[in-house]
Amino acid sequence: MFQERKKYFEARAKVLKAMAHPSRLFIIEELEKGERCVCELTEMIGVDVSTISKHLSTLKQAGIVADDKRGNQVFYQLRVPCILNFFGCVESVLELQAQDHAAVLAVVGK
Amino acid sequence: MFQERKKYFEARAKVLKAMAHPSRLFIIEELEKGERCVCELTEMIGVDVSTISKHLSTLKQAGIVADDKRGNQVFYQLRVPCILNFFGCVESVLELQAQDHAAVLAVVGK
DNA sequence: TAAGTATGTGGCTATATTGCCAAATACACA
DNA sequence: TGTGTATTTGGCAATATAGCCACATACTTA
Repeated sequence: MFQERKKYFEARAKVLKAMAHPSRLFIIEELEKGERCVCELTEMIGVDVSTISKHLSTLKQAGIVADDKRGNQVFYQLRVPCILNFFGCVESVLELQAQDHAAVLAVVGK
Repeated sequence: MFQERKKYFEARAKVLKAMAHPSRLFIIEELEKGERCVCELTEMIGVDVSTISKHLSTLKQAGIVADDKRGNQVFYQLRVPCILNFFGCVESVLELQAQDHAAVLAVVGK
């Protein structure tokens, strides 16, 4: 039931896992607007360049972004535009969470 | 640029992280068909019940599933139907990966 | 070639995740 | 109440992840 399709689920999980980090989500959202070099992303996120480089490597390995070396710098771009659609759904989950939270507060009488 | 919206990205990442596991993806796909009890999912996946229970707890905490205790057993169901759409996109990523792989093999001359 | 800038990699520590077992809890039914 | 079934929780060991620093590499330009 699961074992036969295990490989499939592992492959899908790997892609989702690559997205499941705040900085990497930011990178994805930023790349939707257009390509960005490592230095730009580093500047925007505000952590060590090496950390950003590793995040980009993770995204690249998952097939989500592609890199293009031009001169001194490396530009990254989204390979999969549909990634956009993800956010709408994640948003619905977050809205439900907010509703739950509100409901709890109501019960507590706050 | 990132710091101001950090909370947003963290919340989104949490939802994606909850999905980013082979067994949990299987559970989601299975729940699309209808509610399932813990024992059914355990049977299908083939790992310890306690492990499945924790996976379900993860999904519940992320707001992805809801539980309904009836008699002896607990039934889980999807709260967010749109989760379906995710898979289509993840699939495109995997297809690109496959193309890459084929391209590499072609270069190597296999 | 030398110096400077942009990226990537190796290594380390702190922290998180996974999955098992054992034990606790909840419910059904005799 | 006692027994069996379903589920959750606590604890543990193995493994993975994140982010920093230091260093290596690649390219540009003087």
